[in-house]
Amino acid sequence: MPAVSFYKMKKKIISLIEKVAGGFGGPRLWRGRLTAGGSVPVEVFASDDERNGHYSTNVAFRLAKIRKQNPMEIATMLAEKIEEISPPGFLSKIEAAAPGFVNFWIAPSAFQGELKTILKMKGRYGRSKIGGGKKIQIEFISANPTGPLTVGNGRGGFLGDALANILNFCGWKARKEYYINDAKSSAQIRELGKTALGRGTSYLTEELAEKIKKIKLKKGASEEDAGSRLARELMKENRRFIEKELKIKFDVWFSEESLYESGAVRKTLEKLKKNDLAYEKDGAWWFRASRFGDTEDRVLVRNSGEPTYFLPDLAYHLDKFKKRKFDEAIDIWGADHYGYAPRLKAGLKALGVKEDGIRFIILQLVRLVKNGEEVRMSKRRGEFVTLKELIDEVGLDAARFFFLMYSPDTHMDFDLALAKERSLKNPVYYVQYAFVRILGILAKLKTAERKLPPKTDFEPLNTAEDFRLIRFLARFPEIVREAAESRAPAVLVRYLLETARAFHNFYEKERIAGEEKKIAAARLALALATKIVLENALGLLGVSRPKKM
RNA sequence: GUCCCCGUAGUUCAACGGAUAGAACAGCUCCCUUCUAAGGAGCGGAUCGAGGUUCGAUUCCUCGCGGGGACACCA
Repeated sequence: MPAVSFYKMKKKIISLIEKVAGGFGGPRLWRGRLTAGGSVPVEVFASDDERNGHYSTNVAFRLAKIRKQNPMEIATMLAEKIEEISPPGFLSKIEAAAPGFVNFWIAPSAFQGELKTILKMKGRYGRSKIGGGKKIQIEFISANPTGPLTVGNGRGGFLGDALANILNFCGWKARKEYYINDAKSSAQIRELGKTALGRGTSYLTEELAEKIKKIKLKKGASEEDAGSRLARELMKENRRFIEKELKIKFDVWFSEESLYESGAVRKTLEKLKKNDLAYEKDGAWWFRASRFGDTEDRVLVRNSGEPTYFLPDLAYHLDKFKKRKFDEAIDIWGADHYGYAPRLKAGLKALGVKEDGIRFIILQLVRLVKNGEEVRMSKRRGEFVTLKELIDEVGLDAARFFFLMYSPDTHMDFDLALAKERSLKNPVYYVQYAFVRILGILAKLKTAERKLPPKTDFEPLNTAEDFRLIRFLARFPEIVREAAESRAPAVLVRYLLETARAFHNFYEKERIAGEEKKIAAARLALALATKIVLENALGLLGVSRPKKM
C-alpha cells in the first residue's frame, strides 16, 4: 500500500461513494464535500474515536430523500457495494449504522504509511496549492496614530498574521498590509495638532505629553504640521512595537497621505463626479451610496473642502484591486467599524470592483473585566489596557495563542485580575510541553539511536494510543486546508490542542529509550512525525517552539 | 427605532443540519525509584424561552427575553 495522505484517503472514500451512489444526476466534489443532484449536500466527516469509524458519511439520508426510500436500507446497500469495489488493503471495515450512516475504518497499514509521508515531507507536510496562486491582500491593525496599540489591535494583529501564514502555506499569495491613517487633512491629525500646540486635550495622556515635549515643533507651526509630526512619532513607536515585540512583519506599510500626494484621491473623486456618482449639496460632495445598497448617501468632501476618511479609503481600495490587481482583499476590523462596511462596499461596487473580492472579518470587541466589573479604557496607571502592558504581563506566546483560540465572533471577556494567573494555565503551554517532551526523548537517546533505520517497520505501532496519535497527525493537511478556506486560524488551534493531547497520552503509556530496537525505532518514528506536525502548526500560528520549559 | 454579533457546565470557550453536546480553568479522588507531573486516570456539572422546518436542531426560520457593538461633514 503506497503512502497516501489522509486528505487523499478522504477523497478516495468520496470517489467510492460516488461510484456506487450514482444514478441520481452527477454527484460532484466541492470543498471536500459531495454535492449531488444539484443542491443536496453530502458530508464525509472524520471522527475522533473509533466508535463510528474513522470516517462517516450521511449520503444515505440524502439519497433516501431523493429516492423516497428507507435510509438504513440504502446505507446497507451502499456499504455492501463499496466493500466489493474498494481496493485491497485500504479499508479494514465498513458498515451501515442506524439510522443510516455508513462508517469506514481505514486499514492500519494505510495509517502507518502516512507516517512515512510525514517523515519524508517534514516542513512541507500539509502544504498545498489549493490557493492556485491567487493574490490576497490582508489589511489589519491599521491603528490610528494617536496613541498606543490596544488589546483589540492585538486580536486583529495575531489573526491577520496567522491567516497570512496559513494562506501562503496553502498556495495563495498573501500579503500583509498596514494602512497608516496619516492624512494631514483628517480631523484626527488636526486634533492631535491642537493638542501638540497646547490648544486642545484630545488623546492627551501623560505619555503623550512627554512625547510632545520631546518633539521639536517649529515656531508658528500649523495644526496640520504639528499633528502630522506627532503622529509620525507615535507611528514610529507603534511600528517598532509591532515588529520587535509582537514580531509581526508587514509586507507593506501604506500611507494614507501618499494617496493625496500621488493624486489618487483627486482622481477617485473626479471619476465619481464624471460618472454622476457624486453630487454637491450644502457645500459638500456626496456619494450616491444609497443607489448601491447603503442606507443613505455619504459625504466624500466636507463643506470645508477637506475629504472625509471615506474618499481616500475608496482610493486605497481601488489601488488594491485596480492597480495592484489583488484577487481578494481581506479587511480585519473591530466591531466598532462594522457599520462602515456597506458604505465601502457600495463605493467599490460603483467604481467597478467585483463584490466578492472584498471580505470583512469583523472582530467582536474584547471586553476588559476586573472582578466581574467592566473596565473602560482608562488612562490611570496600573490598568493594563494597552497591548504592550498585556504582553509584558502574560508573554507573547500566551497572548497570541489566547487570541487565536477564539473565533472572531466571540465577545471575549478578558479578566485583568486573572490574566496573570490564567497565563500560567494558558493552553499554549500544553502544546509547547508536548514539543519539549519530544526533545527530551531525543536528548535521552544516544546519537546513533536518534536516526531512524532506513526501513523502519511501523508494525509495532498498534495500540489504541498509537493509532489515535497517527490519526491526528494524518489529519493535519485536511485541517490546514479547512483553516485556509474558511479563513479561520482558530480551527488549527483546536486541532493543535487535540494533537498535543494525543501525544501526551502516547507519552504516558509508551517508552522509547531503553526499549527493544524494533519497538524503539517505530515509536521514535511516531515521535518524530509528531514533532514535525507540531512544528508546522505552531509555525503557522506564529507561536514559538521552546527547547525546554 | 433600525442593522450586526453573542446567549451552551460555577467560569472562559468548542461542536461546517448528524450518532452518547466536547475541552480548559475551578471543585473532589487517585498516579512521580521511569524520556521534565507545565503531565496522566477518574467523579460531579450545561444548550435563555416559545413556536416552526427536518428522518434528525446547539446549529436553519419567526417571535420574545438578556448582553455587546454600530447607526457623523470621527476614523
